[in-house]
Amino acid sequence: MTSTMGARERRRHEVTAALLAAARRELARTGAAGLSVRAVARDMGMAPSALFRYISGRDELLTLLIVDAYDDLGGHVEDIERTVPRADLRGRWRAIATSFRGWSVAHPHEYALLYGSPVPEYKAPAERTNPSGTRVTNLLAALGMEDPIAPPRAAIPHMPDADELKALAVAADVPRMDGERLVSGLLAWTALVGAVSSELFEQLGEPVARLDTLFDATVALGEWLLFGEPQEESAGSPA
Amino acid sequence: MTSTMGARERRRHEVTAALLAAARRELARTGAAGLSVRAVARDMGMAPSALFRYISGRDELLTLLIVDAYDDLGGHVEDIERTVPRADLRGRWRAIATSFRGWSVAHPHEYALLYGSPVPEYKAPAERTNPSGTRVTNLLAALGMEDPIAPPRAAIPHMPDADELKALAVAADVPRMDGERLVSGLLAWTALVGAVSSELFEQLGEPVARLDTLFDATVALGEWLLFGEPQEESAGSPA
DNA sequence: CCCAAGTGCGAACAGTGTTCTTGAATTCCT
DNA sequence: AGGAATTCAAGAACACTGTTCGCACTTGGG
Repeated sequence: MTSTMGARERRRHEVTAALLAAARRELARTGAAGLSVRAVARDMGMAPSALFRYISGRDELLTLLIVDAYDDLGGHVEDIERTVPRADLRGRWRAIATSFRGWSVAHPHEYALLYGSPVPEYKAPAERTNPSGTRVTNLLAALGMEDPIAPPRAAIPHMPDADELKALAVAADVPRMDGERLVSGLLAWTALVGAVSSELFEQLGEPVARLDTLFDATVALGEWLLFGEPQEESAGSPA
Repeated sequence: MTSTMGARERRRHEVTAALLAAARRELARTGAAGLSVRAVARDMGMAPSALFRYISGRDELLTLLIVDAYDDLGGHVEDIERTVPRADLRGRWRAIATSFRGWSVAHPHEYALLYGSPVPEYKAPAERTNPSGTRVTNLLAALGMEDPIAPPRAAIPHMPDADELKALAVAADVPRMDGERLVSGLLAWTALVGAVSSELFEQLGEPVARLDTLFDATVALGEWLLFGEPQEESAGSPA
């Protein structure tokens, strides 16, 4: 970062970067639970004990990988979401959802690390993972903040009443959003995570080709949850 | 099983049962990734090598635990679902969803084993896990087969059209169910899994008290997906 | 120039899954 | 009943893991 950097310091940055790169390779190969410090050391041609000059242990390596994966995912989704015109709220949602799924199927082990079972004996430090971990949900929140549209969805019977939703809203740290909008966003989000998890973790016995249309249905459901019935606009083919 | 069982055979059954019990304890304590054959052996006062007379290795131990957990969960949900009158389809769905969540929060490590990230280097043999793993989804499928109600849900815009849903239906091995019903059930199911996973794996920063109302919303969404608007019946308090 | 800091390495410890051998206990057969 | 065959539990061993420690060595700053 600083332009004046001693050779020593620069080398340290290089080694740190190589370490993280090797760890990423190892994670993509064997997954989080099978991640081995010694394998990382082998991959970069160093003794295992040498790595402990750069990381405090396996836990910090996991933390590094988590924020790295969160940032990779967040950047990917942000890049694609930025593509669609700001006024097209439904398109922005679809871009978020599909790019989220796209990154996930391309990086299944990273997805499992972020949204799958937590690694036992390890608790991610929230102060380090939070900024990167909320990037994609922040996109969703920004979508929910947009004023013009977003009709509330009272069409669903047996929904928790307005008071409870209000309590949900104040509990969350999104004070400017009312309960109906917040619960819509949360439902769309958890449905999205559930669809991707079910697909990647292979809880569905169906052939893969049909998973696409099932995911399309999930996206449509989320869109309806967020924005309701479309209001008399162009009805082109949504492909 | 057979009434005439030699002492040797009986002892083998006892040891096998004790082994599975110890493995369950260990799983509940440390989770699947932290499960240790040696710890199980210690717990039952045996040498680690002795266990290999009863299991072929760590993988079979995992398989045993998986079908055991699936059966425990399936039995729990079935028992509660049986409670509500058969004609009350919406109540049956709600019973399935809430009991599914109830078991999951009571057995987080088992839930992670079943619906979380798959253990690396391990692939569950479908012929052994399938019968137990489909018990709760079978309950859902039975709900979808019921004739009287179940209006299709074309209200959601941008849904995949009928042809694609038909293809989804014939791809699944549920031939008697049409595409609309099948996709409704699948959406309700993946949304349910997503809600429970997000809650248990702590992807939501909200306080725990509000998770209840968020889950209520998920249940309501699933109910609407499966059965649509209620048709002029008793409007008692749904608590 | 020289000393202190930073760096890499090898050995070592405790733990893991798994295999093999060895010896004892039990069952089976005649 | 006695000998043979099978089953069982245990111990030692191997290859692997995360981690610590002490020892050498390079390097940068006063």
